[in-house]
Amino acid sequence: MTSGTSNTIEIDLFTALEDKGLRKTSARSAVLTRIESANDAFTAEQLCRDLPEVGRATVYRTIRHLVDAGALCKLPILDGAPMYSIARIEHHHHTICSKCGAIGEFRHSTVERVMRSLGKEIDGEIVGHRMEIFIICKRCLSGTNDGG
Amino acid sequence: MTSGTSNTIEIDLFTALEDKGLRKTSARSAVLTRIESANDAFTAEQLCRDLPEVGRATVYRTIRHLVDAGALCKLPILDGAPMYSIARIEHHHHTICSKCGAIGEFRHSTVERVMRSLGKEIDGEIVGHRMEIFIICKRCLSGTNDGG
DNA sequence: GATTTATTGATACTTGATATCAATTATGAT
DNA sequence: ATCATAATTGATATCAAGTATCAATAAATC
Ligand SMILES: [Zn+2]
Ligand SMILES: [Zn+2]
Ligand SMILES: [Zn+2]
Ligand SMILES: [Zn+2]
Repeated sequence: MTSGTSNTIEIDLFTALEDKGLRKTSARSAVLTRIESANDAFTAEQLCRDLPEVGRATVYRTIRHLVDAGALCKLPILDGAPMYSIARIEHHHHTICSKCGAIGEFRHSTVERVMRSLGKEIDGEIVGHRMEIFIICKRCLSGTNDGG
Repeated sequence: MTSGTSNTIEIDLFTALEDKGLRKTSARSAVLTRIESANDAFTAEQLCRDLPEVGRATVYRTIRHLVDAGALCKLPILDGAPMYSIARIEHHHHTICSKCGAIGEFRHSTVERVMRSLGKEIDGEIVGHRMEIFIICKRCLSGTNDGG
């Protein structure tokens, strides 16, 4: 992705907060910049460790705002803290590497079509769904994953 | 399901522990009986509250054993403690009522066929998947849900 | 019933996350 | 630029879910 500077993306997250009527502060900027600069899913605690100059409360609050605004996906991890990733695609699902925990995104129209068709079989009114594919990622398969 | 007494089902959970070479104790019996008697998904803390005579550690340990043995499903709840339900169906997915949190189960062969066909599109080796349908359940739709 | 080994549960602790609230900072008006 | 106002911050306390410890207890086997 080379269209525009790294600022171009950053503005998306700022805009998400702006649209909620939230002020632009240096603490929030630090959080957003950190999220943008690493192009990977993360936990709240990872952000806290990476941003010791920002208070935990602010880190957690900012994440909540972004999830709330739809700018971040919150992904439940069965035996650990939830992970967050930038919501670049409107509606999508995630792959999770069972070895290293790496998160990927995918969209699949057939999946969505089937989910929509599920209404007849389900008792009640469908309001949404969630789906994760567990994989062994390429890096882990090829043994080139150092864990970093 | 009227085949057999309520004991008949209970034996399934006992067998799951037995097969793991675990002893049959009164504390474990209390936990298994509680799980069987209420035919609903539950959290670990709910069990602890319902079984004050059993230590928390034992409750948590027993649940872990059962999940381990495949006798219980552990269902991640995005903003709360995971819920557990008896795994009566081999492979299946869950419905979650967004209003009251009620958990249901379903199987759908088309869903499974599509999931299997997803391999081509996904980077890496698929080892499993998870899926939840969010609904408003009938009780909540009809307004007969008192929250109990 | 004695021996061996698994289990129990009170307690302390860990982790993830939120509540409090005085001090600070952003924003808008003058 | 200064001020007034309201939002934000972050140290701290607290909460919640869950695990580790380990002496006391209870199963299973002989
Ligand atoms: Zn991996
Ligand atoms: Zn979807
Ligand atoms: Zn409901
Ligand atoms: Zn499935």
